[in-house]
Amino acid sequence: MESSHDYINDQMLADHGLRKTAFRKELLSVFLSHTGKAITNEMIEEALGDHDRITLYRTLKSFEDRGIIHIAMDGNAHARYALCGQSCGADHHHDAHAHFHCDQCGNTTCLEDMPERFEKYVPQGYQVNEIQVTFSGVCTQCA
Amino acid sequence: MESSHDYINDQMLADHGLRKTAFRKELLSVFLSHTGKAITNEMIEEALGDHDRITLYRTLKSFEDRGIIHIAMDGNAHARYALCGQSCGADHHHDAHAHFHCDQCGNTTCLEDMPERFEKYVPQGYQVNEIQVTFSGVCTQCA
DNA sequence: ATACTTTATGCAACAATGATGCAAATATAA
DNA sequence: TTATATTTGCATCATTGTTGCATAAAGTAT
Repeated sequence: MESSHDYINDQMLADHGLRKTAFRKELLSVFLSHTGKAITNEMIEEALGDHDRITLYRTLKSFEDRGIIHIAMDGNAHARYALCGQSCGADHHHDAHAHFHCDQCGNTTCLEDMPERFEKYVPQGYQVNEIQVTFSGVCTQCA
Repeated sequence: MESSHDYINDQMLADHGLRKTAFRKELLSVFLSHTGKAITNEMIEEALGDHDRITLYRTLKSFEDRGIIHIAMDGNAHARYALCGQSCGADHHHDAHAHFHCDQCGNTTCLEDMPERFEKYVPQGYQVNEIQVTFSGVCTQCA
């Protein structure tokens, strides 16, 4: 099961201190083919074909721990997963993740280029480590 | 099972077009005794004592539909619920919900007074209906 | 390449949560 | 108070999150 992402896969796994296994490469390929989108567990399972549910669950967790992916919310309490930007690592995720969820088509898009730092709006005394911003509404294509 | 919240309860349920049942009043009391906090399903169940799981689940949903509560994320894909401000109704929730989740004590606090409208940062063409902002880190008391 | 150590996988089993159908109970309106 | 519509509580099932453990595979040293 060779893929065009193989080199990138190996590199990414190595960079984040994870062993290169067949399953991880496949999962990473799924994410790479959805760059800029936050995808649901369901979408991942469909893309993977035959696979073990628990392994997926654990691999998602290790990807998150190592800073390869991050969790995004679609505004409906359902988790989605998306590739992290360059600056995420094992010790800390990039501090601001912004996403747009379209209530019509159901797509969740990453808005990587949020220009503002939001933490300045938090009351004094709070130490902000991470920020999740989720907009929902209607996307360009559906409007 | 009388409570000091009874009057407020009745009023709120009426305002949002819901029948006044014992269960709804109890649930509303739980929320009223946690004003400013976003609470988990678990916390609610504990506060309620003996109750039916499905009824709770459905009541939470109707509260959300009618704009009494809103869902908040704690940054870990676990849903939390919190009382809405005045401006929420059946057709639309108040458009910006900001919360702070403390990774140490686990509390999720509502930050109702966010001074900024964030939707201006969304790329052209997107129609924003709702915004969820979740900060996580360490709160004042834990720091 | 081989043997060894560590990590990952796949399976069983279970817990927690989300969801639906339906009869009995309750709230509201007439 | 009676009639109507909604809500509750229960049974039941689906989906998702979690752990333990034996086997398999990846990395490492010989």
